[in-house]
Amino acid sequence: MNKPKYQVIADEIKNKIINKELQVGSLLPTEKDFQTRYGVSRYTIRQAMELLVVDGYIKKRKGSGSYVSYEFLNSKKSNNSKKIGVIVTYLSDYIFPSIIRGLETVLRENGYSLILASTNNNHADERQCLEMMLDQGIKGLIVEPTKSNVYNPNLSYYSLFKQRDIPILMINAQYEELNLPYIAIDDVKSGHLATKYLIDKGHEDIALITKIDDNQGKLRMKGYFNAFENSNKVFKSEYIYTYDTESKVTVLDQFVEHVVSKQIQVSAVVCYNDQIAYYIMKKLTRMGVSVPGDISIVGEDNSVLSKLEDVDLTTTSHPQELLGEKAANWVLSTIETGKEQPSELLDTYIIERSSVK
Amino acid sequence: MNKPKYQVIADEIKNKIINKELQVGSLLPTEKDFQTRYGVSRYTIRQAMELLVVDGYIKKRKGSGSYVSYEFLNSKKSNNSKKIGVIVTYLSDYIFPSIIRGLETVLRENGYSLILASTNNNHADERQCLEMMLDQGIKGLIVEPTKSNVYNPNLSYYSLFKQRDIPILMINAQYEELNLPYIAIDDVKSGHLATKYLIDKGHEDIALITKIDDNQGKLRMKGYFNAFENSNKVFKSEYIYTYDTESKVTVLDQFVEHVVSKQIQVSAVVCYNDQIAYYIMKKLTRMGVSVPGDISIVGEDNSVLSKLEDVDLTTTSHPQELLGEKAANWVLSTIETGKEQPSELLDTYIIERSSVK
DNA sequence: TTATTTGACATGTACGGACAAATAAATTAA
DNA sequence: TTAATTTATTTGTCCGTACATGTCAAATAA
Repeated sequence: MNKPKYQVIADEIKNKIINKELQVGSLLPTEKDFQTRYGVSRYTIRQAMELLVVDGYIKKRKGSGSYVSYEFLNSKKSNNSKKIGVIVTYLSDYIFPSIIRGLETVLRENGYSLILASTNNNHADERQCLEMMLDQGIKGLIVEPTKSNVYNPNLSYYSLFKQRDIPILMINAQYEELNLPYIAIDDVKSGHLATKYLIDKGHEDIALITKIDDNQGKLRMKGYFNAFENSNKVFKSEYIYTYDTESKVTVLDQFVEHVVSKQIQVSAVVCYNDQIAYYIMKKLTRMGVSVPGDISIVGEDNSVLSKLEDVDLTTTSHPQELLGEKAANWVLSTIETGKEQPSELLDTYIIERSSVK
Repeated sequence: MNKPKYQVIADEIKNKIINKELQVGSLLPTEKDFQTRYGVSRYTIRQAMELLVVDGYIKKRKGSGSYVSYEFLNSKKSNNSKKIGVIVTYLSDYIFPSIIRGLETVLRENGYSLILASTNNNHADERQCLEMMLDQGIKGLIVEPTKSNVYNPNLSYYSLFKQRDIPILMINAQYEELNLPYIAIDDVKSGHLATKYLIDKGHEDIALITKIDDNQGKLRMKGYFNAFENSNKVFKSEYIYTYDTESKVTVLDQFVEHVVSKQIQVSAVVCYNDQIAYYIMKKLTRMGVSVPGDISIVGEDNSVLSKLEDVDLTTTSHPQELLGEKAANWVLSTIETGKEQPSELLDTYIIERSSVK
């Protein structure tokens, strides 16, 4: 697990190059400088720099110094094979298998290969993925953002792709800082529909559980707000539970406990997605709370999970495989025409099942 | 024009490799040996060997030693990027997402990219996949066979990989004609356990629905036979339903109809996998046949599907993600050592749920 | 017999020092 | 002013040492 010092140092310098803190062609600090800066021996610094030399990031000139290489800009491996990179957060869970299936079908039909990588929703892995994609000389990139609503330290990597005229498409969510094209479900509408459905069924005390470290969670929350506004009702802020990847289980368990102990008096809950809804439904029923008898639950995304429990989950639709196909086609036509195709917001509707009273 | 010592030493070793004085795959002298032989410091030796490593002549293994690499033989290392190809039948369905997840994790950790393609269980697509993989210059290939029990017109492609010393690993099943290494679940045991479980519960008239165009189906059928043999019972051949990819739905519907119309009098059925079991269970219950009241059902593979219906399916275990990890490690160590690692049969056990009386 | 532990041995990481060779800037000589 | 020379700086080569960490087989314990 512990990376060696030279690796850490190499990564740090590499980062500075990618972030343009060190300009192409400019002189790097000397080995001696680095030694004192990092408090290591010269040998360690030389090992670190050697890595960068091999990867083509820097060039060394005996007697003169080390320079940021021009080469790293132009794809050194002018590999003309047709490859599209795909980066998602979770590979096996939830709706991604279907999306990937859609992607693969279209790409293979058009003679492109699919290079797949997953970030497990953490930035370190995301960076690893992006570096790999750069290395592979891909022709296009499709990304499901990692923690799209918090500061992302890898943004400079994305600009690197742009510089090289490699089209990038975001799916599901987007990094607001970057203004990249996207294809996603209409999350505001999804949140709106889920909430409106409950309001229409006569519910007034409706809780919301949403994810706050990604953009989708924010948008779906917006839909929740809108639904209340449009029907001239008010929501109570103590009914809103927000979580991030790390606090997920804690928050969910907290919600369940609040319901069981009647600390909050809600008759329904809108869940960020089916996974959350599934978890909540399972916990509640095991603790003697009946669904939809005591509490109604609505999920979002129409994943397989929505039919896993005894009570089928009412949810919003998500054209998973189609989204994959559309994303693949977007990249292919952007490559072909050289013009960035427009973003697209996919429609969604409510799917009535039996988890709402 | 004084060459540095490490350069001289590297050249000398390289020569010996090219002249076959050092056999491919053999262990090189240790660094210490070289030190005394050339009368230089360990650092100099390491520099020399590092050159050979970068050029692909040798591989070093921490704790073990340095070996003459297989790679330097073939591939003019036109493309030195580390890529592993993965071909499966179905991407989004069933147990594959988990397997792929296991693969991706290990590959990315080791700096390899994963190129993914799916055959949809037909030979034309499989061929497309194989051609693409050849084109990409992959370093290793992991394949889930397509229709492993019928003649495969693409076998010559697999020999092509072998010729190029690109290791191939089969997962789940194998092409018997090719004698390729594999990592798979113990299908005979799986079929055996599923059947034995029913026999132990007192069932005598046990049907079998199995797939006949792939190897797994044949092996699981063998397990079914064995279970009867071991308990000194006999099975009736009219209780065995076999299908292939094309006739699947017809055969399944036929079985359901036979049960409903009491054309066959069985108290239980062993299904090739959970997908079949799920389909059968759904059809039967909708036609008024109770599970497990009127008929008991056992699946195999412990997929998500096993918990989709009202009645949870009794099934056999399948370590999906672990299989992916094992497959990835197999390929990586085969590449590294140049020696084909042994095949492996993974264990399975019965998972009791509620679909058996 | 079969796991488990141990220890010798391999490469990996890291430190220190020394001098060589190339470079570039400062200095000196033409 | 220009050319040659010196000098300080920077990277390149090389040495010795120490400990970390992974591997593999032999010894030990179950």
